[in-house]
Amino acid sequence: MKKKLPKLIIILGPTASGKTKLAVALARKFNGEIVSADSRQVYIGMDIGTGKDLKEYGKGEKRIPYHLIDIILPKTEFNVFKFKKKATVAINNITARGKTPLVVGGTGLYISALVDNYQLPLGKPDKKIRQKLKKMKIADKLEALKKLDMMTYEKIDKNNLRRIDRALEVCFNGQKFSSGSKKKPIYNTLQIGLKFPKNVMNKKIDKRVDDRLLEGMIGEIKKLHAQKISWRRMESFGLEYRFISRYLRGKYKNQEMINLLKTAIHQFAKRQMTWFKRDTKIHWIKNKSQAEKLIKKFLKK
RNA sequence: GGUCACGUAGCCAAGUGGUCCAAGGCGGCAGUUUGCAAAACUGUUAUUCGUGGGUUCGACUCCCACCGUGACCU
Repeated sequence: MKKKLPKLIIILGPTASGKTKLAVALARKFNGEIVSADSRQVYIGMDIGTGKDLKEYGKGEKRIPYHLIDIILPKTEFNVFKFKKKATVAINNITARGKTPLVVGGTGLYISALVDNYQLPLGKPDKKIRQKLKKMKIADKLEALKKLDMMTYEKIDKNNLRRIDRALEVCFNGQKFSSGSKKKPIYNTLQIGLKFPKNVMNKKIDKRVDDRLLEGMIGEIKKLHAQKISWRRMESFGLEYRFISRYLRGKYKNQEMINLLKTAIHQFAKRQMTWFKRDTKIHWIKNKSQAEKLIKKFLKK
């Protein structure tokens, strides 16, 4: 006896592929609400640089409700764990209201956490442990990991300090990092992917950078900095914030910054595709009507 | 027209007679990915040093010619 799982539609794709526009149109058609799966759009005050496109959701009665956008202040840390928790709540509420949840975004890890129902190892980021890790040598870290969690030791990138540190953090907390797993899915998901040939993709990205610059992206970042967000923190909010903050500090000339930013986003889009490529369950579509057909069929089942 | 300098991968660039059958960086390509993920990390990318000749046991490295680029001079 298999219980019927709640249905979840996911719209994913690299940056600038038009996910929001498509998702809003689909939400209109299928009585849906949108849950953003984007690690940056959660932040209040970062609109242009994160591409929130809030106008796209419509106004008044026609407005499509969205979730996980503008939910925290820039000083607050966000991560997959929080995402999974909040997204699950949002999705369940939408379903309870008799509406269709549409998860939309380009943060592959977040989407996988939902689709594959990641069981994240316990042990949240711990200041004390991180202090301790800061003082340890890499060789000692690897030695410790070998003792505490052989499985992870064998698998882990030996040069990726960030990953090694997290794994050890979990281990020092008394759990094995390798205990994380994919549990049985809790949603019946339909994943729809948007993609374009690379040269087309890159042109879209370039255009979007130019548009955002005209929309006042630099001003947005100046304003954030005026609100006491350090340059260091600013760099962590994504490519636009990183390159523009460096430009504002005189590290790059204007055109140089624009070129570097565009290239960095091209590379990012490629990384996104590398992530998505692994999931063979994604239906890659060419246009809206293909998406509509897939959803119609999916919702009927 | 003359003088000088330079010409190493898609780009930048080290190397000035023998572990150079050519360092490094960027870009490209491929990939990893379970509490920072627009992050962090990995692999890969020149049978060859502008072209042709010469010197030498041996040349990217020295000599000559040619082509190209730049600067200066007339």
